[in-house]
Amino acid sequence: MAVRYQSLRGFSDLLPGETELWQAFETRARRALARYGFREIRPPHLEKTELFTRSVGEGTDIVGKEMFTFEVSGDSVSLRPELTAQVCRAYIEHGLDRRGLGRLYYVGPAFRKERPQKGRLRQFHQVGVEVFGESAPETDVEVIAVALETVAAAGVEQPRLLLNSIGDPESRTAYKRILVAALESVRAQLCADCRTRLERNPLRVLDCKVDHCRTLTADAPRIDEHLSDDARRHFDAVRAGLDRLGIAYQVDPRLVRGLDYYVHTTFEIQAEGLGSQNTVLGGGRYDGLVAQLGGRQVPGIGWAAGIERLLMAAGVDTAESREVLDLYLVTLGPRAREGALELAQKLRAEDLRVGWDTAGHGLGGQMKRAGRSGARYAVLVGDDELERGLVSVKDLSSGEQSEAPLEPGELAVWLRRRSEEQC
RNA sequence: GUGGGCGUAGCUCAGCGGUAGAGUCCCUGACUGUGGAUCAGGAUGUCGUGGGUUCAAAUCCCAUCGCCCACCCCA
Repeated sequence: MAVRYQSLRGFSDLLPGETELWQAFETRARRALARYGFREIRPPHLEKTELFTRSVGEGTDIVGKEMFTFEVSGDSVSLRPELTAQVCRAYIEHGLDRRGLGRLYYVGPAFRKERPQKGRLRQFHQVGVEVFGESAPETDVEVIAVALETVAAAGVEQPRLLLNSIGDPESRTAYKRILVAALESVRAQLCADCRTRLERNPLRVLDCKVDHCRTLTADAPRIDEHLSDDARRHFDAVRAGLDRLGIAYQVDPRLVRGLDYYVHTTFEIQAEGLGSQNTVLGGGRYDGLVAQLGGRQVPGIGWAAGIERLLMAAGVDTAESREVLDLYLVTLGPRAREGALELAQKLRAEDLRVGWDTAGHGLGGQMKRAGRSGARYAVLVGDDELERGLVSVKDLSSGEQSEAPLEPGELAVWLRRRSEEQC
């Protein structure tokens, strides 16, 4: 382990075995997203810092202390700590509203300078969606539905959907005042963190984990009792829609998102087995954001999920035993050995994944390598086979052996037919 | 950012002042007509890094880097 260089704290390598799991997840997730009409967008990793401070919020921890920020030609730039602001920027910049591109998704890394922990890296990966220009509650329902499908695509069992409404900006501001006033009497007894939250982001006092604080705030006024009529109607319609689709959820009046731009519907999906980082997906509506960033008054809603967390929650181990080659070529005798390079190439031209022993070990050694290579079949070529125009094909998991044509095109057909028979 | 645990072979880990170990993996052979078994041989480490204490440090002390866990925050 005395390695001269190691990756930076909180930055990690994804190795073969894991990459295949990620690819499989991404393929399933993209399919699900496509079914809802989402198209992929890939914003750059670096962006002007101001975009994030404006959108995520000056007072949030993400902006306050977790961004990787530096200077480029006199501009303050940052590695993106999340993608929503960027997608909004791109939406405005390229006039995507006029091109009918209102449903967008992304897959990629984000960066936050936090202390690493299980399910929390400094470079982590998110898959997320943004919908622009749709304000109806049905949209909220669809966005939540596709969120659940994405979580399912990772193989997470028994996800828990938590739902809340934090109202429109007016009811939210009004509620904040009511909440602060109500907690004034117990202020001194709250934990230190909650006392600062009371100043900076009072809603967050409600989801403090300290038991003592929870008891103190148990009877605090609830946001769902202070929604405007519009907000109330919207939330009821979202719930009705979820009910109609048979989607189970739990209303949690204490569910508050940490980013400033959220309004109305907020939601979160939690999974078991992740310790304290059990939130696997989070999102909500952000109707004012596009306008705030200089665009027209366009409603928006979206969510983001942590891919590392999703895969961890699904509890799939690295796919070590995965089949990575279709066949391993085993040669016997100098004639077959000489033809191996060319034969392998011809088989690859038939779109087969082929391995062979370039080092030229004996039969035993080659079979050993065939077994380890993760190939489905060992294809044996010797003098005998060459003469008869045949190869011996051994199924490496069952041990069954049979003969097949030597000619690459015919062999490819033979192997495919055989694989299908067995599936 | 705060608190705690841990860094020894590619991997999992034992050793905890006195010559660096096990299992596994890897390599070679038995093996030029058959791999996963068995047998025989072999390779591998600045004991995370830097400093200190000591006749002697993987072992004790300090610092530092990284990992893990909790807080915080969030996906």
